[in-house]
Amino acid sequence: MTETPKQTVPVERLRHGDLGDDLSFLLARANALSVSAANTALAAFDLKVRSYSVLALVVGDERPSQRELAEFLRLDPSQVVALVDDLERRGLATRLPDESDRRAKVIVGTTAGRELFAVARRATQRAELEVHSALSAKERELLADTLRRIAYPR
Amino acid sequence: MTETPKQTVPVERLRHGDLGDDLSFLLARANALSVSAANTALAAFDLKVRSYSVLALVVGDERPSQRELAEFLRLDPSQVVALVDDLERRGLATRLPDESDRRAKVIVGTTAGRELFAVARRATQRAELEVHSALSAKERELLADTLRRIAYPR
DNA sequence: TATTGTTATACTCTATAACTATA
DNA sequence: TATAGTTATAGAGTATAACAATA
Repeated sequence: MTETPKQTVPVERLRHGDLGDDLSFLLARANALSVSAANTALAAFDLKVRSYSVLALVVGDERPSQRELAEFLRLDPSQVVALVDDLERRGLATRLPDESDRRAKVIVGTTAGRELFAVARRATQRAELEVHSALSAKERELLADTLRRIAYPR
Repeated sequence: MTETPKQTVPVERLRHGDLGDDLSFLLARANALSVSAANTALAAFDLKVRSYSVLALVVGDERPSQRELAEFLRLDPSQVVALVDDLERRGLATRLPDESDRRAKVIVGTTAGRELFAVARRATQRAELEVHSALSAKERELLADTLRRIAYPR
């Protein structure tokens, strides 16, 4: 195997049409490429974008509850249970009782969790850079600003 | 019900961190919002983004084969079978034999398919505009150009 | 031998409802 | 009554392997 042909004929043939130029479709396709690159990079750490995202939110000092994780990641609370279960089983995060609300549990990353996140983060950022390699640093910055306005509507 | 609060507390609290500013995450979140808006709009026509995408590619005059559809949409050929089955069952598309390759089948939209696509397209474009309402026409144009470079790498 | 479409199957993801303990 | 977390379950989406017909 010498060079993997990233772009083959059908894509060229079909991309010019109602769909291929649609903003939502471009968003979806760019995201699909980005997600599969990230998942490939994360596989080495037994993580996926989902579990990596939870880990990322949990190793900071925001100390989110499961409900907050669910809302931010647009997941059902029951899905977050499974994700946190997994991280907890692997010693990467812990459930702590919320002092002010005894129903709620605050999720915090362990030292092992922080360490794994650090290396996983470097790997995903490398993969991400690859996916966005067609863009300059300035263009990436601008793209992030634009996407932020869509991702966090008021 | 007067005004649905689109943005609640946890999102504000968590969006400033390693994850919330990550380009890939912003892409994923923007796409999630876009997809769910599109699916809501398409539900009225018994379509989803998947089936709508196939329909869109099939009502033009590119006459793609199933393999081409699979490759362009980044789906497994077996998934395309199910999608085309559904469109065919509903009289929106037909499988025609490819003259030059008797293994392949060319998928073409029927008149009903073209008509449904036309109205569904208006609905999705309305929904899309809603999602991207924070952006000006010029910004949307620029965003499309940028995403195209990620979505169709060379 | 390789490829197109197909079938079957298993696995993951997602959505929903119901339950408990707290508020 | 409502909310946080949990459990169970069913449905949708995804990935894989194997097959027939054709190249």
